[in-house]
Amino acid sequence: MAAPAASLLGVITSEIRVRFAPSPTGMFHVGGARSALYNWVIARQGGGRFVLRIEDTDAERNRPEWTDGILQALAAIGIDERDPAFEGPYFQSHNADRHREVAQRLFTEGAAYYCDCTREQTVERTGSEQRGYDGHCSDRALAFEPGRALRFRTPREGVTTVVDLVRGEPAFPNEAMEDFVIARGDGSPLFVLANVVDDVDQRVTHVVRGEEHLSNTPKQQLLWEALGVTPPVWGHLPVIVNEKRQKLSKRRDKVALESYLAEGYLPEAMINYLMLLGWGPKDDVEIRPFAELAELFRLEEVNSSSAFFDVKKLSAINAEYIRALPVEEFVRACEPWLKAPAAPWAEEAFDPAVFAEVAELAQTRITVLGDITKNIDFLFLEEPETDGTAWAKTMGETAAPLLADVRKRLVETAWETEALKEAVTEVGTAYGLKLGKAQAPVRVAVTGRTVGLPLFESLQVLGRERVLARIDAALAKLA
RNA sequence: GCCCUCAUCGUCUAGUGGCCCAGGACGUCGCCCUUUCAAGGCGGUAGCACGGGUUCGAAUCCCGUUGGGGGCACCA
Repeated sequence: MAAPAASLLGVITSEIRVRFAPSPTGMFHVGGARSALYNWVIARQGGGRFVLRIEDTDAERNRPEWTDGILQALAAIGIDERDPAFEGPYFQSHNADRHREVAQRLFTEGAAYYCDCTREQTVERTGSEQRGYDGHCSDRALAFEPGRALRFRTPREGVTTVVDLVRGEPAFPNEAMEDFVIARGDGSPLFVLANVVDDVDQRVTHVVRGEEHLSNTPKQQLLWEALGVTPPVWGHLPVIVNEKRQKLSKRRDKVALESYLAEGYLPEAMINYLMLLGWGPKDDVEIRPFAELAELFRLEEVNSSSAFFDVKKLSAINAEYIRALPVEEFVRACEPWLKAPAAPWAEEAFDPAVFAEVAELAQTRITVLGDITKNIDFLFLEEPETDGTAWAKTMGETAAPLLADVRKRLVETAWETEALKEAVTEVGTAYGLKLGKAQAPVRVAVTGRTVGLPLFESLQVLGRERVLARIDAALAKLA
């Protein structure tokens, strides 16, 4: 690949090392998926590496199956741990000793101090719940004792400016920054510290993550500087929001990548959509292979305003990807939904050959692969699942005689779509009905619905015997 | 409350002082095609939040207002 990422390099002259550091939660957030994708693209554009680190400092987060989940989700969107650009996973929890060591060093150098204030005490002194720590222990020269937290000494004046590829150079007044805690009373390191120490040790050059981390950034940058290392290039991506413009949350919104995949959104479509959330190619061509998007993508072109996760657009893209699939691939892609428990029919009732015959007809009619079953269920169910409204709408007074006449014709017509069409057309004409109207009762009798695959092809595949039986059943019901 | 930040059609975006009485895509509406539903084709709808500057000229630059978002833990 050429060197389109040159502008990303900035002051960095060594190898680009972009780190992606999710905290395990048992599901993979679509926002995390977007960050991962952007990180992946940046790493590969610069011929660098994508460094995965699992932020499992919390004991509850330290679950192997959750790490597997992250690896699987990444693999699903094309970020494969076997790729040479992939490095890791590293585990934050494995570096605890190093974190403590650095905390100690910061104390020794005077960059941090111990503090025995309780939350209540500082609130009482400052007279405010909202104001942060007041620096009370800053000059008390306390030594470590269990129960005493280690606080980082922040500058009292000046500003800390962060160089951010998507947001410019946000500046944070130091006076508004409290002396924050970097190690707990039991000596264990906090996230801010652990995160920076690992980034430094892992020679990370680019930190690209969600905007929610922006306020933490000046603190982290101060830590980098205190450790004598040039801070990385930052990039804070706009948050992904719901229709109410709130950050997508696990509680209220559907955010798990896995759940979209499970519904039948194709990974390629998901990747394509995610790349477009907050950024667009200059030539206006939105739907295109990942390789092209990866080549065109520029972190500095990412929008800085929040982006709505629009399932409608995702669906449109997905439908387009589905249609673009060669039929054989489409058939293969549908497999997971064609057997139990996803499928409504008995396992042995399913006939791949029958499905193959109608696959192409179904392909243009579904938005997500999971929709496939309701398009073809009538072929494999003993009885079609009849929709009440559909029945009420189509089974009027003429339905019974018309169905009876159709049945008579179907007993003898050649079992082939054109002939079937002709038969129904002619019966319809006798009733003064156009084919559009005449086919409706037949469709409902045979498939259970008013909408679906082309009727005559469906009848042909179903076979004379079963079609006649279903018409008889409808007739009986109408009598 | 404090800090940061954002603002182009309903949505995602193109646009970095004249090429823009703003382009594309999704949505939506209409028409065509049509055995239903899709798909496909054609067409329409709709936006630079507001107010001040700067400039010959502003969606683009500056200031303010309003509105939105994120963050303010001995969580990650």
